[in-house]
Amino acid sequence: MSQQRHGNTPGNADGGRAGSVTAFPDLPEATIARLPEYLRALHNLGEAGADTVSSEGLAAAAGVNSAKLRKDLSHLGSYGTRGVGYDVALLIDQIEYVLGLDQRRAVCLVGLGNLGHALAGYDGFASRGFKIVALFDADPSKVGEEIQGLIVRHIEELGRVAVEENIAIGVIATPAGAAQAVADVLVDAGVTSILNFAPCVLSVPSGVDVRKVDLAIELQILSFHEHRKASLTALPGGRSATAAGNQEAVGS
Amino acid sequence: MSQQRHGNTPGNADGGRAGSVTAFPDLPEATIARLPEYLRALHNLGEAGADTVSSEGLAAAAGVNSAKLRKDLSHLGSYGTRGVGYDVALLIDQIEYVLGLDQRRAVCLVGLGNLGHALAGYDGFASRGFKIVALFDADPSKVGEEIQGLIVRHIEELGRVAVEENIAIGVIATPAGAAQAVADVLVDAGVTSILNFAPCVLSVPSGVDVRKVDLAIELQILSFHEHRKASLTALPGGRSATAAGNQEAVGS
DNA sequence: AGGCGCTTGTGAAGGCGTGCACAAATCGCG
DNA sequence: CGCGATTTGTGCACGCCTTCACAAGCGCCT
Repeated sequence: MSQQRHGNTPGNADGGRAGSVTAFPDLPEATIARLPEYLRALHNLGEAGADTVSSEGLAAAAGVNSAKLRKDLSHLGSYGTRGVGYDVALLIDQIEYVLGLDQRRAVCLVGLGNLGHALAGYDGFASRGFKIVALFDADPSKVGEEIQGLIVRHIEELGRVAVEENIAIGVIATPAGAAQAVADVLVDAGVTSILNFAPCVLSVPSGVDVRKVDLAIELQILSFHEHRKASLTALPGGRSATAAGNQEAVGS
Repeated sequence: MSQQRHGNTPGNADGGRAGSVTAFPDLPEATIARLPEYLRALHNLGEAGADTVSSEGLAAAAGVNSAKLRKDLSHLGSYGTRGVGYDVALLIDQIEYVLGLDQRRAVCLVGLGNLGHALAGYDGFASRGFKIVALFDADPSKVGEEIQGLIVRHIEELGRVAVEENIAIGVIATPAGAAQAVADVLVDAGVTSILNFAPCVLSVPSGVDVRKVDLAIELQILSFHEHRKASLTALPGGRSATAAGNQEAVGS
């Protein structure tokens, strides 16, 4: 990781960030993971008619600490006004730019089982900067099926289509046994980002990013906390009748 | 502070850790989030016929560093044998116990749109310690529908059913606008763990755990990396991505 | 015009997690 | 029985992230 810190003077903070900004100030990974949440909160606020929002208000809407939010945003530059807050529209533009959402990204989806069908129909993708442009499956009985206006193609076509449609992001929703082979095909086709829903570890060349979502793992983590809570309430005499005292949003 | 390793000597490791173990050594959150991954890898290894596995081997199967794996496991106690490795079956039992998976947990699912249908049919839940015992929706046209052998009930029945079936975990797969109301109903019904697929922040009383899975956010994070990679390759520096193969997983 | 209240941006401190490197422990073999 | 090979368990140092607290900056009101 020889990531060179390159001087991010707040000087360029004004509106003119048209294409000239070379690379990115290396944002902390933790910050990047929160930017989408801020973005969603900002869109909500914007639709509610807010022109500006304070760090406190935005932090509440995004479910984080306000100091953390300010520090996160400060990494992008100075887009707030002291004494006033942040301009909602401006901040939306800035975050969308940083996340690369100003260009609608083409996504392909591999595996149209139960989950794949749901993902193909999930309108949260389209409404937040992504467009599913192709569906693939290895099962001949599924090929040809029309889902949400797209025809399911055989996975052998993936390489050709990926190039034609300039697909950079692939979503894997196959069973675990097929996932690695699919990943290999995706990588060969030039895909450099993969979202993996299959419960397995993918091996990919460096330069390819993989994010994994495992629904069962999330439940197992909750199960642990259930287990812990149960063993705690069993011990002290006072079975905490109602913990509903203080409202605290327990974020992830 | 006084992180006293509580005398969980390897002697009783086999069967004799019935419910009497007081509480849990407070495992680091990061460790907890990885335990399910270890568990999955162990099951794979076990089915492949392995009796024991080294930290190196298990780490590779789980996609993590071996030192990290050893430290994680050391938090549970000493369940390995130096010079040999870890007993697969024993470690499976131990992790399942810690995660509270020795008892099959009852889960209810609220919201049977596109995603809800997929979740209801996802066999990864049943195969990994969970059982969906009830489905709810607010839409009368969906109530009565049979999915995977379960009848969709109206959400007003949630309170009664949750108590009857002893449901501790609820999954929210509704639109964002309905999620908070559903969460309130779940909490009132005694549910203390919530897995939220709706793109919004939930406010719940302390003592209730919420984990959030937002599919679009995952894509947006990938989009950022795409954006960054694109702006790097545009530079004449010609450093072709040397980043080590990194497998990022959702969490925190 | 000047002061006052509000909010951002940030230096500093502390905590948490990671990875290295090695001592301790166990097994197999001569 | 002792020795070497192997692997676990862990002390330690380092870096990242979070949180606090406050100076700097901005707008509004008088």
